[in-house]
Amino acid sequence: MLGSLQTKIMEVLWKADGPLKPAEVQQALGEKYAYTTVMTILKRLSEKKILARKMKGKVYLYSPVCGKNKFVERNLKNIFDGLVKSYGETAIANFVEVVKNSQEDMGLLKDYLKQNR
Amino acid sequence: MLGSLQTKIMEVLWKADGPLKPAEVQQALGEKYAYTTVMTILKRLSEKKILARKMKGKVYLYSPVCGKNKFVERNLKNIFDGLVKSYGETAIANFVEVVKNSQEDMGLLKDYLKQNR
DNA sequence: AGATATATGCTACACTATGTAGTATGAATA
DNA sequence: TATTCATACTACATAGTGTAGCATATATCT
Repeated sequence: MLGSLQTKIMEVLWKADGPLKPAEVQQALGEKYAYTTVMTILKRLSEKKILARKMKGKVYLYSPVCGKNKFVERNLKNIFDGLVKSYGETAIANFVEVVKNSQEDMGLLKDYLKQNR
Repeated sequence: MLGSLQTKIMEVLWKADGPLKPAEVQQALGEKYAYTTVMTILKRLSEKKILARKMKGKVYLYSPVCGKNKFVERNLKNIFDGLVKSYGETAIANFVEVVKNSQEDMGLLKDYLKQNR
């Protein structure tokens, strides 16, 4: 859903204490991207309502609309919901197939299932 | 992963008895798309190794490289694997959250889990 | 104060994926 | 033989993402 650079930038914003300006985000990324590149991604993320931006003086400050957990959960639910709706039992079977590869994940799945009895 | 028209066309090919030529696919879609549109999608799917094509006389015949079940399962596993690898427990928890919405799905999940004890 | 450097936001370009169809060509038919 | 028709190639439009150029406004230095 998010591109690779978009993800990197979101990580920076999620870890930050408050709203950041583009230059701060660029710096946090290790100066590996042109300032304008960072700018563009920030603007697009705000257009998609994933970031909020407010003009402070003459600079836009960006901050996440919701925390990383919330964001990830919302996306995971969307994806899972779509897959279960589309593929039903097949989706469930293959999810178990994947989880089965790890004993630890298997344990977690069973636990979550117990809680929802 | 596949676009909407791509999906429709794959459904036609999966239901077909053998390799089809573009005109037959077009017809199966109800003549709602230009012949050339169908052609393009078929060619692209074969470039992506999802369809095989072989020249028969002067027409390309297209057929799925693998059955729908195999295809869907491979894709589901890829997606689930990526999500579990990336988000671990969070992925598992949210999958349960989604399945929880349907009593029937819940039953299926428990059954599949029992089989893998 | 005037000239130069710097930071910033807008805009533009490149690439990929997808949906859509025009066009030229070669075979079949009247 | 002339004409129609099916087909493969190519082209165009749109959307998403990564990349950066450019013009402008601010700060700095002499």
